[in-house]
Amino acid sequence: MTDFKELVELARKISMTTSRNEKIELVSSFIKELPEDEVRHAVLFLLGRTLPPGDERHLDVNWRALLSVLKRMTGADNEQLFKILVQAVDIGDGFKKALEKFEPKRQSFLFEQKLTIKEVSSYYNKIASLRGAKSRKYKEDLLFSLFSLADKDEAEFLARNLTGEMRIGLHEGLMEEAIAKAFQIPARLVRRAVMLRGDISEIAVLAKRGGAKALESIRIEVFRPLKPMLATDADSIEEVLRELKRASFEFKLDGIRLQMHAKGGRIRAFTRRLSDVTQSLPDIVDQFSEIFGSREVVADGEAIAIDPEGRPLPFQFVSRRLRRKSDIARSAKEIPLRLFLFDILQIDGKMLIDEPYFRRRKLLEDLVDEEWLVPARVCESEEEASNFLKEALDRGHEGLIAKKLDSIYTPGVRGKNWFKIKPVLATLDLVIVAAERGYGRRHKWLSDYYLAARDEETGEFYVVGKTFKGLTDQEFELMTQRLKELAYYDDGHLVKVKPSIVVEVAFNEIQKSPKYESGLALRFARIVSIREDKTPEEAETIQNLRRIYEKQFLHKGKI
DNA sequence: ATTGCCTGCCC
DNA sequence: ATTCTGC
DNA sequence: GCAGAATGGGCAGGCAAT
Repeated sequence: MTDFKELVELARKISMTTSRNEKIELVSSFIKELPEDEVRHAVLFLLGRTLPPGDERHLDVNWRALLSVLKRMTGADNEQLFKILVQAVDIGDGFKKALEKFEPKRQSFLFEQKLTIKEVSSYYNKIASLRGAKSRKYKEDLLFSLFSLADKDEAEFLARNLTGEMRIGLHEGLMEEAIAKAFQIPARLVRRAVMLRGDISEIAVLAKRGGAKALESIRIEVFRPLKPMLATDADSIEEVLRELKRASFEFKLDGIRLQMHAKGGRIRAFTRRLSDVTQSLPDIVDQFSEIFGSREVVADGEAIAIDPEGRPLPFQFVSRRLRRKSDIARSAKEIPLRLFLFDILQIDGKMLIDEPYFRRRKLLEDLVDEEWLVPARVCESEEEASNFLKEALDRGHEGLIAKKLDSIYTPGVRGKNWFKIKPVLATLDLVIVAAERGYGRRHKWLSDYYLAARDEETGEFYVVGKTFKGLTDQEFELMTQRLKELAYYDDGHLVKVKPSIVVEVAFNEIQKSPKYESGLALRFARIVSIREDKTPEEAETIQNLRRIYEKQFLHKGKI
């Protein structure tokens, strides 16, 4: 049984060095010595996770729950804790500082106990298993008792772990190398195994138990999802063609990425983060069954909502279908989804991810009726591809994905084989009316800005979104100073300012907002420039935003 | 029974 | 999701 | 060039408070 303290100490050492090799060495020598049944937890914890992927439960513990435990331990009131936390760099730092400042109350135990790795895991398990009335309270009771067993450093680690914010500069890539080193396995073999399984903690155990041999025998298993392959952003078709010369361009649909698995008549649907959403999507299951019957297959695609004319509905609608547990049938009728496939990873036991894209696509076209496929076209001229992009946009889709014809399917990798191309939309000049203090590396700045549009009738400003994106560190520094001068309210976290600074904001879509008084919200807002030349009176009006919102339905469906 | 808050997870 | 930054 | 950090809107579910 390894003390939890040792893992905490390891994390401290990892965070102290910026050398990747040193980090790898530290982790590798640690997990090499660890008993087999502790390896999995150690790997998960170091990566900021609690339960292994595939465990459909979750802790339901985050900031708020931690705060209430901290309150219980310190006896401090909200104001005192707020003061400490608002000045802290992050939650781990805040926890540590609060525990240093107030002598913490602890649950007393019959016997002197030391926290072990397994024990922490068992606490997480218990917390994840609690459901029903008063479960929140019981979860907090368990957290209280867990934190009672922890010293300040362990508490800091736990707080970071529970919020998934380890900040020790150890990512999965380094962990793979550490596993490789610890058990003397080629790193590419470890990487490959992680790709096929989508769970590094399981690979660590297999590596320890069976070495290279165990990893070599790993295959795609139906009903165990792989991480989906991802696309890199591209600015233009030209940029993509310069890189690839010739590529397959596919419509980029604005829906939900689904990895479909089927075998023996059973069908499952997994999301991008590998959660099983089959229950809420009976129509998608029916479609997949229609497409493949009872064949064994793993395929990749996107589900979107469509109106009776076949036009795509805004993402907001699709989103209503996901994870729904009540009224599934009614909801499926109101917002019918449709599956569009674009890749096939396995069929009848034959793994296809190492086949080049064009072969996988060809196979898919041979197997599946065109109506189920994402439209695709191979282009080598900019004109050709631009026309295809225009067609995608005219039909209400988001843009294109360009794919290298001879590329293999690399699960979980965002590489230079797939590119996403989204058109640049007109920007809006909006006014900053408030800001929030940042967190972590931005904790000294005001880094999250409330963006408002003017009502041309009343002259009032209405918030239509927030953003923290687009400024450089240097600009944050300057903006923070300017905003502080304009402040008329400051509680240490939220700062309200006189409307004065105008920023040019890019966005992808205007959505209906249940949250903002304006009734509208920007999707993916980011600042592209600071409009020193504009006054708030010259900023965008809420009336115009409404017009833009309506215009979106020229191409998109409505229900 | 309704509303509000938190969490996790889609994008 | 998007952006900037550090390695 | 890649991964991580910081954080957006909005959805459903599930519990707590009213």
